[in-house]
Amino acid sequence: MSEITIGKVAKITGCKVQTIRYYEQIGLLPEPARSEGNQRLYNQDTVKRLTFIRHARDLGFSLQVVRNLLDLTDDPEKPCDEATEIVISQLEHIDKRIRQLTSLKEEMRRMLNSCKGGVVSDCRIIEVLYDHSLCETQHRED
Amino acid sequence: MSEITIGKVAKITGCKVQTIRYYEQIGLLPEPARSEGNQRLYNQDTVKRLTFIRHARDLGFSLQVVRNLLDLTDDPEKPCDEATEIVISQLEHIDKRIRQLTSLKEEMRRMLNSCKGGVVSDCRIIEVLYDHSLCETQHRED
DNA sequence: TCTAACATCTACAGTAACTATAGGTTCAAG
DNA sequence: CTTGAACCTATAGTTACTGTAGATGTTAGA
Repeated sequence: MSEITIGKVAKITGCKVQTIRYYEQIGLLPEPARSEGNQRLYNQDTVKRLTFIRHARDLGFSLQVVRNLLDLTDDPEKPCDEATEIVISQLEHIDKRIRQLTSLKEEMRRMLNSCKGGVVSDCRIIEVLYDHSLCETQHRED
Repeated sequence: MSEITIGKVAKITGCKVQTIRYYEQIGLLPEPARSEGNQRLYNQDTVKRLTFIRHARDLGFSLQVVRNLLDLTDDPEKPCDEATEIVISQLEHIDKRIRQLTSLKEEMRRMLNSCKGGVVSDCRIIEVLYDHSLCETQHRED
């Protein structure tokens, strides 16, 4: 017998119990069988599916994208271009975010370096926050 | 007369009109004066304060942190250590996020490289998503 | 066999930080 | 004086969960 309760599934996959119920609710997981006392009973397939979801989420894919990827796996004979495209687009997204964060980091380093201590009214950090033109990087979309 | 309507303020600061009203609602902006017809009228102070908020948000500070920073500016004689601390902690946060994203990027590059095209059932990308142990980086907290 | 502790159930509220909508009023230009 | 843009309030929706209350189910030890 390989039917396991939701708590066990949670432990195996590293998801919380509520999260599993939530995924069921939004249709990412199928409705499982129930015990006589109405408790959910899962099989190995659902564990696999949930592991997939968890992993994709860890890699930063949105639930919508996860949904698309799962749709792909439901049709194993399809060419996998679509999966490749999804990953490429995610990669671009990550790259953009890294570049953005890196320039923010620079900006904040500069803020820190220019603050010599003292009181708030003389604080370079506060001043920079009030006046974007004191920034050297373009983190604003104006 | 330097009293301007909410739409003008939105344009100047780059915030949306609803966002400005939202900031008022959560107490980040003071309740402005009103015209006879009950429309909000802002002065230069609020524009400055909103610019500050916008800029801090652009730099990735949470609204809670923005609130703390604004509290500091309300007391200009305080030493600015607190501002420095806030920026340092934000900087650490950013650093951590960059490292995390960088390792995700590596992982996804590897996924892409190992996929030779073909159908979904043979797709290395899908396989990796199903099986975390195929990953080389540790993006999971197990 | 009973009972205490723990797991599970449903349904709903809350989180961050907005964004969007509906249905109404005010304002400014022509 | 009319028309259309801008404004008003109140409320719901977004993402991806997380937390809670109050009821029921399950299981291990006395």
